[in-house]
Amino acid sequence: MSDDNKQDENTLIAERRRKLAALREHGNAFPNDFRRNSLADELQQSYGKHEDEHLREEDVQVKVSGRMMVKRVMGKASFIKLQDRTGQIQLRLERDRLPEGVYQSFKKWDIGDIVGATGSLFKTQTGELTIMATEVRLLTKSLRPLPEKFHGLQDQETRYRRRYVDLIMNEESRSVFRKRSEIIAYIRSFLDSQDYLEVETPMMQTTPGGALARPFKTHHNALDMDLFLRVAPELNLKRLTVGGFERVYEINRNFRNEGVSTRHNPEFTMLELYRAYADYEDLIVMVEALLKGLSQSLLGDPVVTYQGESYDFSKPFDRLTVEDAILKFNPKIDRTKIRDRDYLARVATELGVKVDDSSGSGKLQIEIFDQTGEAELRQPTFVTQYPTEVSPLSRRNDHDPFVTDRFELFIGGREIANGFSELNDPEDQEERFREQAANKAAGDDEAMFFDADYIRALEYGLPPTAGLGVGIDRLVMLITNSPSIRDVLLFPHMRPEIFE
RNA sequence: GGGGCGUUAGCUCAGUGGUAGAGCAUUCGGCUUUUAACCGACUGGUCGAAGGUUCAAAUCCUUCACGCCCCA
Repeated sequence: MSDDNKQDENTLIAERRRKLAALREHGNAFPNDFRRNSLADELQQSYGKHEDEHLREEDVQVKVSGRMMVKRVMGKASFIKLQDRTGQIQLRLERDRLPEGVYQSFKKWDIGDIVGATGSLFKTQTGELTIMATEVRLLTKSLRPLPEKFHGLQDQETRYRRRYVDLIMNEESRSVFRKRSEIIAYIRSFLDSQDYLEVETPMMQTTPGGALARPFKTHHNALDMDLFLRVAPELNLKRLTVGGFERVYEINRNFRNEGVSTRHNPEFTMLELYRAYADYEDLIVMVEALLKGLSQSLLGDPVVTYQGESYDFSKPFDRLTVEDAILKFNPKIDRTKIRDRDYLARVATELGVKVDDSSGSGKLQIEIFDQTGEAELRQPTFVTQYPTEVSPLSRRNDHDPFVTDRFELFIGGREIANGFSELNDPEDQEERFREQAANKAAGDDEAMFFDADYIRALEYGLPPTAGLGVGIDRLVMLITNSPSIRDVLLFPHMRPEIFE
């Protein structure tokens, strides 16, 4: 026994340890020679509708295994239920149909133990498909009691910290993570069918880039150098576009050294894709098609219901420029002064936003929008024309260089996606990096680093390209109707548990 | 960082100043078609931690830890 788990030892665990010790005395307590030939749900599908009489005539012999979730002992006969990855199946154990002594041993087994069994199918009086066991074996002794059978595991903290227990007990939780996997599989097939190439680029970078965010820092001992965990794969993916991979994507983790909340985890999963010879309008069309297909495929309906609100993904989404959004949610703002720095600074201050001396009118516009507009955008809405000042990697609009050809998609008051026509003018990019580096030097932790190699790559020529990022966790929240990002992360970030 | 709520048996939860409780689980006994099986008996607690108020604290106060929600 380690010191770590001594703390929560109790009489229930001690009892099970005694049972395990007894098992060890009678041979291998952890055998690995049982092989099943059937899964619970496959049996339900194949035989669930058969009559009892018919099943007995057929004499269907099956071998199953799983975790014992139900145990009802009635003297010389018992019912148990085993849970495997597909579901549950009931077994009937009768003393006189099992080898000598097996039934007596079984009575000592506990809910939570891993069991293998052989037998033939029949149906009980109430019509439940059941296996009449002729052999049962304890395959793994479980030392820790499971939560109470009816309420399951309710405690949020324990559900996150001991996800394995949550998964054993809560089908809804298992379902969320199966759906998460299906969502990602759908996105891959959607992109693969359009000839996108999936790639992997470094998590550890000497120069972090691709987003305005504070990075995590780490250190490589052998090389004695600091490294950063990536905040985005963007610059590497565009290097690949320069290299001729005209359609690339990556679904992987980003790391941002910021607060934790219902919508933020320090590491989160992002889809980023780049498509040469396309612009942000093409991406808007693509995002609409992706979400519609995803919803239809996963939910069987293009309408997603999230926390009591409905979003119809079969219709084109609303569109609004940043400036129109600001005016819509702040009717008192003077339209003619929407790019007036001093005016915006006053408005921002009135809204309680801390105004930085270095913030220009573009940055102030975004802060006002974040403060007043974002949460109000419930129905799917593309907000477009982001200020150049806050979009250092986006292509300027041909008619209005104050803004870029960029959008963000909001659903339910949350940012789900971000896309733009890429800035492929190396001299403009160099200028923007200089501004970012100056902001960083002035104390802005979220400003970008100057990435000289990225400029060099652009100097070889990045074709006209559009790029998109989609927050996978938030998308999974929407599709699975989960209120917190922690509900869609198997192991959400938590402060360490104290083992005394 | 600020505010609100929470932390009691392995689990789910009662208990707002006067002897720590229930159901499930465990243990023992009974029961050969159960469905949160049932019947009987028993067991199980540093009431998140530390300090304080009080004759007396799970309960009131302070600080801290962890979690949840909202705000920044």
